[in-house]
Amino acid sequence: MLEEQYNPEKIESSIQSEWEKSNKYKATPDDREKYYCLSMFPYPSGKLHMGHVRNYTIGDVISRYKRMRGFNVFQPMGWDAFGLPAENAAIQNKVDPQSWTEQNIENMKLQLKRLGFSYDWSKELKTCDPNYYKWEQEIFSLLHKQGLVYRKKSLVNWDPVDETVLANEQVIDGKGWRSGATVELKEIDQWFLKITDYADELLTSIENLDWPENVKSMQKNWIGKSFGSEISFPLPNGEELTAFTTRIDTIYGVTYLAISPNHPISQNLANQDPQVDDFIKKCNETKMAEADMAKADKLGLKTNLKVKHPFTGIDLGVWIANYVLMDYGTGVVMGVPAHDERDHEFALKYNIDIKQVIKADEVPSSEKGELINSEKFNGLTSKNAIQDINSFLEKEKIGKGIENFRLRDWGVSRQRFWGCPIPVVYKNDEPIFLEKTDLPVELPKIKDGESPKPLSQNKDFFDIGPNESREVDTFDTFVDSSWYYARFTAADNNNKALDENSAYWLPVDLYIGGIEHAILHLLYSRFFHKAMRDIGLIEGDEPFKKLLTQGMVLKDGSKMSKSKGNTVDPQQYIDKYGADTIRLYMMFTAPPEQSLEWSETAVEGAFRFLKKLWSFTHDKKFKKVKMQGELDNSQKDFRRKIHLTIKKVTDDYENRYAFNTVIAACMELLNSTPDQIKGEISSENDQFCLNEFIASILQMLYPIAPHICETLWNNFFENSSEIENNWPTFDEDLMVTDTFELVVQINGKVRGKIEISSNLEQDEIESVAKSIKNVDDLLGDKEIKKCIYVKEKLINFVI
RNA sequence: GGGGAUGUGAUGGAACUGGUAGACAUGCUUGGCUUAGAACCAAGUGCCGCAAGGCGUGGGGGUUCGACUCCCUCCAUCCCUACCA
Repeated sequence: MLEEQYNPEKIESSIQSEWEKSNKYKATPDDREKYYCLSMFPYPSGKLHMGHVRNYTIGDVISRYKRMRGFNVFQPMGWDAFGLPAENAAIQNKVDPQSWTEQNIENMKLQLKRLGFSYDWSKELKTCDPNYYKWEQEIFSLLHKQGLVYRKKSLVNWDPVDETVLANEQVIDGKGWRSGATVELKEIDQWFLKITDYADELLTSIENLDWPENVKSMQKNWIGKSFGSEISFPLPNGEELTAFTTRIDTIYGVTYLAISPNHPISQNLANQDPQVDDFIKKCNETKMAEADMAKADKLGLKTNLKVKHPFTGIDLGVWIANYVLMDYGTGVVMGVPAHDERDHEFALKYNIDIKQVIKADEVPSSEKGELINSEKFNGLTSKNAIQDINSFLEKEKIGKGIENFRLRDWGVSRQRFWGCPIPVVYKNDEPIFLEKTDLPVELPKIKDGESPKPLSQNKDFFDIGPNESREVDTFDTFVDSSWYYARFTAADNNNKALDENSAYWLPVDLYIGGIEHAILHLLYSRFFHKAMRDIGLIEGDEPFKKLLTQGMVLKDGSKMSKSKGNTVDPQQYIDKYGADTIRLYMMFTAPPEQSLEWSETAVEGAFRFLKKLWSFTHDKKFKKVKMQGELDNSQKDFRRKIHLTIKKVTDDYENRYAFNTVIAACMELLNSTPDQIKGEISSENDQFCLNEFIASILQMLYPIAPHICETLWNNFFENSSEIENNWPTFDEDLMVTDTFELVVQINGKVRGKIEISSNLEQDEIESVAKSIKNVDDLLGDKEIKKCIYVKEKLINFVI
């Protein structure tokens, strides 16, 4: 017999040690259908935060549910262990980033275990482990062989005082966060992956994914395929400037040309003219984040260059303008102030002509329409004009219609000391990609108490002989997280990156993580999967079959973050209420995809429900009985409720991931237990209902609150069966009723309700409805114009 | 600036395919139990109104017998924006 008091700490630790002893969640391939359920692995910051608890509870609930449905479930966990916070800790506290990270992992792993997540820990991985990153380095070399790696100059945020490269988040109001120096954009050599080679495939294969529509749209828009034109504007010296535009129909409205401050021509001009140089420096004080660039005041400098309009021959001024991005199109924009808002703002500020060439009520207007002031193209619609002008450009050899992508190649070089070394050495400055036998390139160890040095200043690391040196940059941590889902399937294999188990488990059947990863991480992983496929490492086209994006955990309406000082540490609640209460609270408070507003008092409510469940169930025992004759009415109603609940809950788990309504339905079911099964059971039919009720409610709640359900189950059935072995079934026949409640409306307003027999004809129903006193009064002798009957629901009289 | 979401009682949310708005919970009020409190149990609780009834899903407009749900428009908040993860 169980204790009368619900004692979560005691039952949770005893159940957890049983799971651990029997290696219960270690997954191996067998002949059941496989289900690979993956939650996004955490950065080991030291403590779990609410977002983690939510994410991992969702993953565990689905994993446990799928096991009950007979699937062979693989649910691994690991650590996204490289990154900035470890570097910061190392600099601030002179601790070795590795031991700092290991300690954090240790602590967070305990927290995960305390929450009762059913992970297969035999496949745990850490991205900072050479046994993980040597394979990443090998894949990089293979990608190079495949022609997907190249080197080019690219901009970084440069702190001139600290002489370091800063991440966007380390630039605050244009200043370095530590030094306070004004940050500059600086061009340095970096490694790139040709993700744009896959732009079309990444775009088209989105369609086949069972992903939320909003994420699909975000990815499509990010890839940003557009059809446009390239057009050349001749310079007097015989060279030309090529602009990219999606609105070649506005060509006659061009009144200036704008080039990016980082365009080679701007750089050339800067070398000759200190004024241009100053201007470019000023433009480069804006940090490189797109949001900041877009919000920056428009700045322009008129150069002494002139180009000829290729159609009209008119001279156009060439401006260097900070709103032109070097990375999009050609880095040159044809300025059409009448039909582009940004160009309009710029033209007003610098007093440039505005020439309208599309019919519109006012200017600026970016609407398409009929062409005017455009010589022989007058009268055409934008759509036809774009076609005609593109053919004209091609005929005259001054341009062409082209496809363009917003997506840019992926710069993977980072100037960090806590990341995966890029496996390249330079002989006389020529890069050589290291082969498997030379891998891994290990990070140099840093001793506690030492200030860490950037790799570029660590001679022991980079100096490997006369005229030979190692690459000193490390990979973007997004590289680490782009293929970990695959490595999990072979994480304990020291001889191969992936093995025969990989083919069994992949792809991931369900991937669960924060909506904030909707674009970058998910797009990079999709790219990696396709690239790994093409070098023969992996099969299939996509890594994640289905995606569940959870909303943020908010406090006071905004994301919990250290900088806002509004974080709530889950640990204190786990200590106070136990894992099951926290899991139940997280699942009850909001559906997974919505943001969740943290509320302490609601945790109490979750705890209260589990106490109620405990006190109802803890002293009851299973007895094998057969139903004797007919059930009485309250038994019948209760049984109907049980089966309706099973049906609803099954649908909520299976199709909707609506765990909040699963819990609500179970609460309702528990609240509806008739008195006769609450205390001592006196009849076989009551025992029959009790058996059915306890078995189903424990199984329905087991994925969410496994410790309490398993404990109560084992006690009720005296260990004669396992809770995880099956899922309750429902019988549709039991749900049928012979009456229903008819809602009676007049002009769409509810005026009455009446319980009536299910087998009445419509005219009988009408007259019953009219006979309700209130309805009869309101209808009076008015003419009924229309009568709408919705089967077994409502009737609406229109008067 | 661009892209993607969200908006329902005092609060978190429910209403799944256009058909009873507010399930379930939190909070609050009252009562019971208790020396008292906690816990627990019972009843009530969208707003206005004595009532009949009216109003009500961010604001405004539309479609429909009927709109939280569909359309247009405006507002507010959140996420992403390529070096935070």
